[in-house]
Amino acid sequence: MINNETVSIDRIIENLIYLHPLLSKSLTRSIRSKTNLNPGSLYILGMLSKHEILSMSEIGCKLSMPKPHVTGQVDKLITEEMVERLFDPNDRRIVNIRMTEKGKEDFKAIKLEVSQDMRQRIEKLNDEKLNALYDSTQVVRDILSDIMIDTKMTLCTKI
Amino acid sequence: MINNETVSIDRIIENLIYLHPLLSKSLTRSIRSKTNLNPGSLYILGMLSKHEILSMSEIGCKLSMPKPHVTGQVDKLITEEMVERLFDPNDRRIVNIRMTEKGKEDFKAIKLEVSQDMRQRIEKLNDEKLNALYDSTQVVRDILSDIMIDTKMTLCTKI
DNA sequence: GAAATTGGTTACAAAAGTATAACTATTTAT
DNA sequence: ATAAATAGTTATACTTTTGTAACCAATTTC
Repeated sequence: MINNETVSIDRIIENLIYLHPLLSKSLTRSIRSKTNLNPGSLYILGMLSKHEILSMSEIGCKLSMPKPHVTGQVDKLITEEMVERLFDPNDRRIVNIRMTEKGKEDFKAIKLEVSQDMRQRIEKLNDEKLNALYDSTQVVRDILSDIMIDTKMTLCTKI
Repeated sequence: MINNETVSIDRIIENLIYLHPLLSKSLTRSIRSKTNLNPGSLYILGMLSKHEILSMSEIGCKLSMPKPHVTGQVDKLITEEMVERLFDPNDRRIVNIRMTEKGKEDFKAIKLEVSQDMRQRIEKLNDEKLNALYDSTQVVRDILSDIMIDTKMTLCTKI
């Protein structure tokens, strides 16, 4: 399908660069208008809903947030009772974060709220395009989440 | 492949929500560190490289930027001589924006700079995954750019 | 031709994210 | 046991983006 690797990588990157503001448009704006959370704390919830438990540093690492920002966002989520701190008995420096049941429910509702505009647009797609979008977003997500996230914490210590 | 539409739409949206900070991570950070442009003005260049000529309002509409912000970002791009204003003879209120030759060259170089980290990660993929990512980003881009952008300007007058 | 609308700019305030340094508490290394 | 490194918080300054309102010039409407 592709005969020149460099060209295809350029194109992939161009696609991703183009995609980014498109997502921002739909998501960030409605997060702002429809919730009392910052986009940043929503991303933290997204990560937590995938990884169950993450330390403060891991959150900052995976989302590329500066540590002080993570602290602030998590504080907000805690006052909303959407996440809780778990102190690690093995290493008492580490603060692990986990979603509460309330957090999970709220997050589900928020996702529905936030994506309403996008949902309405996606719903208008015909089955063929819907399936294509489903498959493709899955592939992009899987591959990108694999290569973009530094699982080795050593790479993230500076953040 | 999918038998329940609602479920698949949920999943699509979840994928997109998850994808967003992943792209931010790689792109926004390096835009900041490697260029003297804001992410916002880079997105404007991205739109211009696809649409050739756009009015100020159209830019704000497609990127969901408030009009005053568009003015500021375009001003920056003009002082960098990367875009130029074209006054519309048919409607002298309209200010059309187009990339200069310098802008096109610079943008190409900036994209290369900005995506270096991402490029290195993508390069490590095997051919199969590379092809999958190529195809999928293309599909996501095509479909999303189709449904997310309000071509009817009437929907954007308030921005 | 007067009134309303539209495209764009200016000015200003507020929100969100980023960057840095200093600091505490804990753990690891020597 | 002391020194160095790590996890996290606090404080602060800064950049980027968002949101409003007021305004001008050009166009459209009636």
